[in-house]
Amino acid sequence: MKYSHQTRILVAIDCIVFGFDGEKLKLLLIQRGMEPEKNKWSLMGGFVEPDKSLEVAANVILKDLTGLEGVYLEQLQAFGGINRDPIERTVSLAYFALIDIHQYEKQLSHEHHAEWFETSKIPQLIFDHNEMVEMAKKKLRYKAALHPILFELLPEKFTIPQLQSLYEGIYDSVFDKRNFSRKILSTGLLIKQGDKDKLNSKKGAFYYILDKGKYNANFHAFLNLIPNPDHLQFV
Amino acid sequence: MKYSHQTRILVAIDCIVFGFDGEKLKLLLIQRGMEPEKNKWSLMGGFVEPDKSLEVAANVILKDLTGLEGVYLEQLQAFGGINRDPIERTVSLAYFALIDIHQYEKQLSHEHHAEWFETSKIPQLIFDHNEMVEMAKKKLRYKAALHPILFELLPEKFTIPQLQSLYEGIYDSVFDKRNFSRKILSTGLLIKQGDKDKLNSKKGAFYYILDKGKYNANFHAFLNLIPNPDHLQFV
DNA sequence: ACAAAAGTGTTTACACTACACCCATGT
DNA sequence: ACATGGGTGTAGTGTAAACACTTTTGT
Repeated sequence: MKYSHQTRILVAIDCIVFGFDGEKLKLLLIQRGMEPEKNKWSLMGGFVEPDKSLEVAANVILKDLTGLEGVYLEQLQAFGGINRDPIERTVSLAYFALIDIHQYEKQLSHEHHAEWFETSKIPQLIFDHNEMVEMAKKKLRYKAALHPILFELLPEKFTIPQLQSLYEGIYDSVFDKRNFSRKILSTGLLIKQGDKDKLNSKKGAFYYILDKGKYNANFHAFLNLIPNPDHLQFV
Repeated sequence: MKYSHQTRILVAIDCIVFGFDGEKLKLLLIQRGMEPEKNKWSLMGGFVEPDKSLEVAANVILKDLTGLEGVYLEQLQAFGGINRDPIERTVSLAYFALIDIHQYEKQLSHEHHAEWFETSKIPQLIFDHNEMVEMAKKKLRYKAALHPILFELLPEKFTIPQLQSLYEGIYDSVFDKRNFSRKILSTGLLIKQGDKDKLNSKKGAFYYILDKGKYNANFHAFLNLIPNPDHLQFV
């Protein structure tokens, strides 16, 4: 039994993958493999197949096009303008992912010419993908101001100066390091390690790891992670 | 030209309509007009037609089933489990709406047996609609803690005690009225009127209206609208 | 006169900000 | 020895919470 007289529509998923390499926030793009707009830069996209839930479809598309697996993936928004794909009406569900670039460096397949772009230097993308990326950037900034989501972008062991430079990159601001470290440590989410990262300074900075239990338990609590949030542009 | 070898899928929209009648937060439901599950309680839903964008489709569906037009409507989430509709695979985009029940009382059509239910007494709904409602309630609580969204549920003129009882209903809590009124007034969003509402008390409470300009300009700023947000359960 | 809800002010604790110096180490 | 980035403390300010009494008016 089926619903008769109803029009079925193509349903696609597009993944916006943010990565951090210790220096800058970057965006993963591939060269589109099919017409139209073949070889133009594009998000990782594909169609939802009948036997796959949205979650599964999103993970499979990401895996197939980039090799990435087991990363943080969250639904962003449905995009459904009538002519967003010139070939045929397609409703696209945008997802965004957060990864530590170095950790997934080996897993990342270059079969589809996946490349990292600085988020401030994103080329023209196909369809409405630039709009999706802008929305994802805003959502990331919004969410990161309240929840400790940016840890998804860091390696297991990281230093507070690394963390701060991540926040500073995302908000394109400079924060006071004394206040920043006090605020971050006061969340109780970080566990200090005995060893230091000596790559970025002579003195070396202590490594920290995330307290996974507290992270999961407190993820939805409101934290005040950035100074003067009202002065920043989010949405 | 079309994408060949791809499966097209039914795309539906389901609208979660919250309303406030001055006393309680309520949810609008209708009795489903078609098989399967005919006559069971359901959200307002329909299929996305090929010539309608998602925004348009959501508004049309809401209008057709309830008569409501021009209300606050926001995309919530895509639901895409394989068997969420037993008849045929359907991806549903959930939207939620906020209205003042009295203001739309006359506009509300009862053609489809639309009825208001207290949000704490929601019957069993078809498919995954109960899950959608739960998510919408959480999102509303989350968003209302940070942004002045609840004004969408109030009439043009309202009193601070009314506003407080709305917040108290949504968070199932009791707030200190001195702190509440100070906090709300300090947002600068309210304009005091000369007249009073004398229905709910002998002394009467001054009416306020929303400063629309400031409301639109400040909507995305972070406001601290409820006490001790960290102690409340959101998500 | 009394009941019922509106309205208002103060004190206290905590959180955020601004700000400057010492520390450890590699060169 | 010096340059570089890491790490820490304090004072001042502002914001949020706890708390109780007076006002108005309908009955």
